[in-house]
Amino acid sequence: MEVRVRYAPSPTGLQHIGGVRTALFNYFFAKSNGGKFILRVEDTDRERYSDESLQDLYDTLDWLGIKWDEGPVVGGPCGPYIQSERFSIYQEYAKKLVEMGKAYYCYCSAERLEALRQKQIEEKSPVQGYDGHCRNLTAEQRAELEAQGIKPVIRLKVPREGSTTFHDVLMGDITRDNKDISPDPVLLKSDGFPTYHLANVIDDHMMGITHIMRAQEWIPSGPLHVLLYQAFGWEIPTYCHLPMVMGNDGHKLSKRHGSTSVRDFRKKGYLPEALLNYVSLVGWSYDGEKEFFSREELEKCFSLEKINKAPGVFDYQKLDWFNAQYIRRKSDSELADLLMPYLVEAGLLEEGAKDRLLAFVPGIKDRITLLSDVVPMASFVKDSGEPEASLLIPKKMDATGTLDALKHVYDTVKVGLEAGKNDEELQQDLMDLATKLGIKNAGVFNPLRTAVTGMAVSPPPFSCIRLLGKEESYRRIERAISVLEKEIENV
RNA sequence: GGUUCCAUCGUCUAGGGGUUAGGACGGGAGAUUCUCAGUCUCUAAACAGGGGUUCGAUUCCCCUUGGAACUACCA
Repeated sequence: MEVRVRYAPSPTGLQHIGGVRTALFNYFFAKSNGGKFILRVEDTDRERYSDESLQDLYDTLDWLGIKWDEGPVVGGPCGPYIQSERFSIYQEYAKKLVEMGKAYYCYCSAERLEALRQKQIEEKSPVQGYDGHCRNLTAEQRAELEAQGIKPVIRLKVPREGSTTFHDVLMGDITRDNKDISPDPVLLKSDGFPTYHLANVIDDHMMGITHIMRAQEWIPSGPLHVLLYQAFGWEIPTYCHLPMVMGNDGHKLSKRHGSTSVRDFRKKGYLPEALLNYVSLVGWSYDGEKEFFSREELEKCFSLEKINKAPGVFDYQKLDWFNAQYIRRKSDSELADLLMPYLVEAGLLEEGAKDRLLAFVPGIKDRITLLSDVVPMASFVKDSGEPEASLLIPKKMDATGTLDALKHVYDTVKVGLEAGKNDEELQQDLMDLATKLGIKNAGVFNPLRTAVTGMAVSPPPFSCIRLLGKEESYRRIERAISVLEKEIENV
């Protein structure tokens, strides 16, 4: 039988790490089994729905390179794949359940329900949830309530006796006494839209979903869903509840732990391959040794058996490490293209200046963890004015010695640059110069660095000169020389 | 409160009746270097506790403890 799995998010917020992890595991499971990955939009909560969230869903999956076989935009044989467009289907099936005597209309007000809940919490009642108030309404009572214009909801009749068991690939059998299952949950809301439970079960069945892979937070509603499948007389899919993704305090990952939306990570300059690689390793491993996986590799080697049962803490530091690793694997040209938008946005570079950026890239490739790290490193492009003499003079050197060194450096650099030498050759020239002058390498490199960038810490001087351009670099070195000359005069 | 799930270094994990319990991030030390990074080498660091089963348990079973999730006309 063909494997058919789905990722079924609700567009009520930006895609976050936890959701993406679920999407990835479903996708990789489908691909590694030659099955289909289906995307379904569960937009039955009209209160919290937003177009932005829906767009963010598409953008996120695109960015990660995850293509869905069936779903919105691409269509498929089981459409529509957006639940709000399946409105009438849920109505029909909910009514069918009522006709079969497995569900009933409920007219209770939100106020009554709220009061009930408060009371249960205060009393620390072992039973929490609906009290079945409308379970046995007579036709007359119903007619009267209808006449008052009350829009009813439809609730499932959950058996009070017995227990319900479902099998989970990872967890084994999970059993719950029926009395502990959410008592008579709402299936169809008063606005006519289904709740998650109803829509989810109907769609998974109608779309031929074979495996339900979702986070462990859904375990408690497993028995309820099984009850629903049984009520309809449908086959129960295979369950696989994924370990949750936690923050460093051991609680479900959320905004208070830091960025969690993929959009944030993307904006900060994380690479999709790094995020995908790292997220795939939270709750899953291959052999405990190999840890670099491309999307294509994961599409082949992902397997359910290697999923961990215990929840995993999302480690921002390890993600950073992965990102730095992936940045280093980029070609200079690719990286330059990736970096350009950050520099343009910061007003440090013009769109067309890729050549200059390309020459700067080798100097920063090993120094950045996030793409956005390039901004502070290239900030010297904006002239911060005449540098302080003290900044120009290296430790254990004086103004006179520094001036002498910088003049020689200037000549050497200018000659080399005009002769078209590369960074390695220029570097060698300066090292030779230091030897000739009888000073340490730092004595030539540091004055050059501070003269050109105005910073004590910077990428290699020649990389900076490439980014800045020859003429501006010469101007800054000349300026530094005059600063030193003035300094000597004043003493 | 009730229900369910979970438990190997700080973190992600490998392993599995007999191992020096392996790897990675992070930490520490050293080397390299023009600053900062990076890179390389070395290093500290774990089977939650108690009972069983067994010749032998970190591994299998039970209990305890700890943690988490759920408990909506949200998903």
